[in-house]
Amino acid sequence: MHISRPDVAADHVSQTVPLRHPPIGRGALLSPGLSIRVFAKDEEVFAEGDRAGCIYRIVTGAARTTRLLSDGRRQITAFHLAGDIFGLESDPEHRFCAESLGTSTIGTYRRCSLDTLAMVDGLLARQIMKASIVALGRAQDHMLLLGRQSAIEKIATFLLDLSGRFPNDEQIDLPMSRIDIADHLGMTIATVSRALTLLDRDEIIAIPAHRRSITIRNRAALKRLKA
Amino acid sequence: MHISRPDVAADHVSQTVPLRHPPIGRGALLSPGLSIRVFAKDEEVFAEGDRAGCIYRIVTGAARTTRLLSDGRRQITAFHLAGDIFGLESDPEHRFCAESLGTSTIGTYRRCSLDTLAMVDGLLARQIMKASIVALGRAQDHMLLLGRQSAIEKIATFLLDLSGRFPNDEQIDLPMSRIDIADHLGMTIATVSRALTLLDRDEIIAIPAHRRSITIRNRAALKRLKA
DNA sequence: CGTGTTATTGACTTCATTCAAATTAGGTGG
DNA sequence: CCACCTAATTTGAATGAAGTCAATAACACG
Repeated sequence: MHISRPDVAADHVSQTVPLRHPPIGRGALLSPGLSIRVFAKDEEVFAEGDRAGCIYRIVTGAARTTRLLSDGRRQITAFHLAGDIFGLESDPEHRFCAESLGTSTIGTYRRCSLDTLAMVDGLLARQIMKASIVALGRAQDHMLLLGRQSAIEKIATFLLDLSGRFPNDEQIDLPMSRIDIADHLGMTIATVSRALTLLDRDEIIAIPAHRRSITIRNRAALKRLKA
Repeated sequence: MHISRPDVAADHVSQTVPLRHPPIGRGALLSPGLSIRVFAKDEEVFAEGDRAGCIYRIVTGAARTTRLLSDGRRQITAFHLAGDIFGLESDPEHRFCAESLGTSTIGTYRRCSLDTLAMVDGLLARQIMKASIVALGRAQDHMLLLGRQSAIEKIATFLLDLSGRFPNDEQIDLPMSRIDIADHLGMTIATVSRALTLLDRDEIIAIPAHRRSITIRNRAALKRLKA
């Protein structure tokens, strides 16, 4: 079984920016106790073992949350895009880590211990509840993918899912590397690459030269593959 | 890829029993709007597409929640044992189904729409919040298992996990069939059986004649295998 | 225009699956 | 109590999908 963990290049220094005005649009919710920070590519938002108690929200960019096996095998349990909330934990310590995918800005809401949450702020509590239940539903879908779908089906499902979460439907600008995709879908980069090449050859998707975006050319065919 | 869905034998009629006195012990929580029902083996607690809005709690026995692919491939996203809460949904309709494993008694809490929850009852809301976050953590662990562990590691992890959730630590009375185990761990019954046989031969576990319970003989070895 | 990183592709291997048969357990009726 | 039946589980042999290892190709960046 393979080991894949990209070396974390946390060389860029990130800044903490106290928030004056609540963010605009979807970000306008969840205001009390917020601070926004810029994270560099692959920088840790929080690590396994860190004290939990904050929750995080992507303002711009994207992040991954990761579970690790002792020998380094990695499962990316979710990718988080703009607007997504993550970081919820049942334990006082984080049992998974979160890292920024590219450069991203992420809001942090402090002092959100589970016990005090519901009392402090009804709106906040309901949003977090909603977020955790949505996350649970996604996790269940993903278990089905991991446990029961073939390589090509996994890729088809992944692309459809991502395209639904991006504003522009047919062009997907991948914020993550092939390794990240592999570790999210429970496969290897070789198999990911082969599956993408296959879809490209069958003119179901188009992969431009720089390999970091994908265009869906035949959504119906992709849905058929998804099973 | 295989298809495995046991035919549901819902021949036994189950009864709805209005609750006079709150259940004892851990079941004493979450009282308002509760009714308890007895479910027969393989009987549906709720089906995919049913209107969501109730939550459920195992009083005795066990249940499984299941996601299905269009061709019948099945992923059991979780087994629920006595005390466990399940049935939470982000959508107004259930996107997964739940079935009783053996004969079980399950409490149902009605009219629990997500929006009203937090307001109606602070204690109830916090319990549900807690349950959903615990479920999310379990789901993340399970994604790691499904995506990155080998057959023998999956079985070792599964047995350790189950033994931790049962009162008696070394003897596990399996409430589920091999098919259920396979569909939970993302493998086939043949592979499940082979892995168990292997552990039995190596004297790490003992499988008695009736095959429905397992004794852990060497917990340390099991933990080593878990990786 | 080299250099390092990321992605693709090829050849071979392996682990889990498939298909099938054998075995065992448990329930039913004589 | 035992023979029979059915369903569940185990086991065997062959296949196949994805993995491993390794080489090549394509970018991105200074």
